[in-house]
Amino acid sequence: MSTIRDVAAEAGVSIASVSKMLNDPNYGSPETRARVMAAVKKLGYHRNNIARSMVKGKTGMIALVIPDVRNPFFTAVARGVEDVANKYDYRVMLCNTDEDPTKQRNYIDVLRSKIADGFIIAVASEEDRYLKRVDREKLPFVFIDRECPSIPADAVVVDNRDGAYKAVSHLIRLGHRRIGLIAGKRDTLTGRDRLRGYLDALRDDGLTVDETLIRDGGFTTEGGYEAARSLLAVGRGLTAIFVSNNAMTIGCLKALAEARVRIPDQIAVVGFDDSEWAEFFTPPLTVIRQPTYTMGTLAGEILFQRLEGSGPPERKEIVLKPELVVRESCGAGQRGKA
Amino acid sequence: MSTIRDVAAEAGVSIASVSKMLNDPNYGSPETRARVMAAVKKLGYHRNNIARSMVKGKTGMIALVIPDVRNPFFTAVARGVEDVANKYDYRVMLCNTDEDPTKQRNYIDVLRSKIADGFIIAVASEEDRYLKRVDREKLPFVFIDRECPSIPADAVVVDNRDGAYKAVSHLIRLGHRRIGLIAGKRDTLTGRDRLRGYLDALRDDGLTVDETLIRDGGFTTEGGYEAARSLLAVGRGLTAIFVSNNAMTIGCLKALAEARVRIPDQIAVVGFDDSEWAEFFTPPLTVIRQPTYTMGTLAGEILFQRLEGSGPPERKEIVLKPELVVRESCGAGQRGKA
DNA sequence: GTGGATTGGGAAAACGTTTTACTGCAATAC
DNA sequence: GTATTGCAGTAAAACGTTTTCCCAATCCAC
Repeated sequence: MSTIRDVAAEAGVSIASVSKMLNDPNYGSPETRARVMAAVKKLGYHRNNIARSMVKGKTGMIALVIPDVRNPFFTAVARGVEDVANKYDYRVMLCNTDEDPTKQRNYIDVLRSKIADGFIIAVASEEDRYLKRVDREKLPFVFIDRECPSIPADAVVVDNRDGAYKAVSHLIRLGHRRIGLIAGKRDTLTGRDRLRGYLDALRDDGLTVDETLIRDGGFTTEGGYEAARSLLAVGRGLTAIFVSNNAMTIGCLKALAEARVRIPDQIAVVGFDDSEWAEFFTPPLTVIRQPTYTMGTLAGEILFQRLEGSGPPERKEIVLKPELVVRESCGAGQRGKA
Repeated sequence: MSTIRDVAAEAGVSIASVSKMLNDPNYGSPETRARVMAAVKKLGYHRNNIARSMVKGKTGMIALVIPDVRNPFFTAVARGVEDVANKYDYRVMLCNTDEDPTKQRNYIDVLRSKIADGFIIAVASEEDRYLKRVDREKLPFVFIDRECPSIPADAVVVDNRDGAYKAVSHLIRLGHRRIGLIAGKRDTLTGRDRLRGYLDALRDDGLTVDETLIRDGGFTTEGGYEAARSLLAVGRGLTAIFVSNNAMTIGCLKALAEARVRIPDQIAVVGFDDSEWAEFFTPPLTVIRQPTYTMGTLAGEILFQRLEGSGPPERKEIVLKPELVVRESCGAGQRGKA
């Protein structure tokens, strides 16, 4: 591998000149520039970015720390992050934690050793004592999707309560009175907020909350399946179900299909999280759509503002509103968006 | 940010000693070691990995260059790659090319500048003159999913012809005689191989190929939709369709649903690529499943063998066999796997 | 023609590690 | 008692850039 030193020797100039010409298109006389460029081409020289990073104190890399890129939500986020990174001529490193605090801690350790200039993180646990210790001045980071209440860092999140509220009020508006809920994990803010949205919507419309219509599905497909079966078994007078995430929606749909329940005639369904295939299910799914890709780009933009030192000194929190996408599983027909 | 120099000063030893103690748990006397560790803790020292990379000539990073992580196929591959990278204490950098040769070229340029120790790539174009120029001795790479015939690098691919062959023979075995094909892009090896599998299966069973039953869908959802509509319109006697990838399958399903065609009674469907939701469609989809995650881990293992200098000097090519997953859309009922 | 600004070019320091070669010193082997 | 080995510890080189400071030459304005 040839170095800048080789190029300088080949062209008969100093390494300083080579460096300057490579970085500043206006530097140097046409003749020397030509000689240098010829040498670069002849030797097949490529700048060593590691050396450059060392002197610049910047790596040109950010990290994205998420539970699992296979979750379509995070897949889209990842793509958003990479696209804005590209815009700023940055690279992105992918870190899956599997919701495991130890894995997350290991990755944060790696990041602290100056391997990236900053990171975007969807925390595995809301209480991370280790994360609390990273100095945001030296290694900026921004929360995405989930926040740590005790750490005042920038954040891009979605209003989960509002999403659930929209879904449930929509069902109420369609005449449903006994609406089941397949809830997520109660130990996550996301799960609690979506539960709260459900409760608030019911109360605001003067409906009483029936605890027997609420089931925990743990955010997993199997959990959603079991919860739906249970609702079917004991939920008397049930005419609709709101499911708190995409995995559980799949499980719920499976249970309804097995029980030969027709959607939406017998039971209407609204899910949280849109996906590529939701539109093509029979019937097409009515869902709450989160602006996933946009969340990624916004988080990226905030991070790059920090890296450039521009932007306000105070903490920035962006709360995005999810959107109700009306298709057919709610029984509203194709009346467009609400 | 404190450096090893600060630690050495604080502990009253040389920087060489600090370095050795940090890297070799057996080095040094217990007393000095204690002093050094105390200094590390007191100063909150973290090793600067950039500096380390420079002297070691290794970055501890590999890159994954793929068209788009949002394609579930590549999502799973990415996860496989990261998991094995972790095993070798490596990090992975994500590079989406959007099938754009220019983007791919830019990323390769970045990689050539010693930012990663090697990479795994699903090429945007089979003929990449630029890729041909990267020296595999200096910067090892392995192909995944797609190969460049002109570049003799390691590769992990799937036997696409075999997959299509299995799908189509399965339909023939079920009694279908007029089987439609929604083909992929002919300018990709993948697309051509799947077409070949379709043709071979037909011929091997003594059926004649009817060109009017073959449509191009360009590997996109819209393309699959249009292709299916066209087949429905002019494909006389059509009783089954084989669709060459997941996106086109979604489009095909939409077209069939709109035309009120019952699956599998009126038309049986087999798709290429399994997914999380294929099982939960009504009817559940019969598909050809590719070992996506495994492809990622295998490609990773090969790459790390190269990086370690172990493994055979000759080119390594792994060809995985896809698997037929029989559900209900083919009309075979739940008879298990073939 | 002189003073001041601009420009091409170079020497050397700096970035923060690891590694090599070396010095003592203590323990071991004969 | 001497030669040998092994270990703790150090100084300094090396990794490949960018950047600062400097010199010399050219250009321009007056």
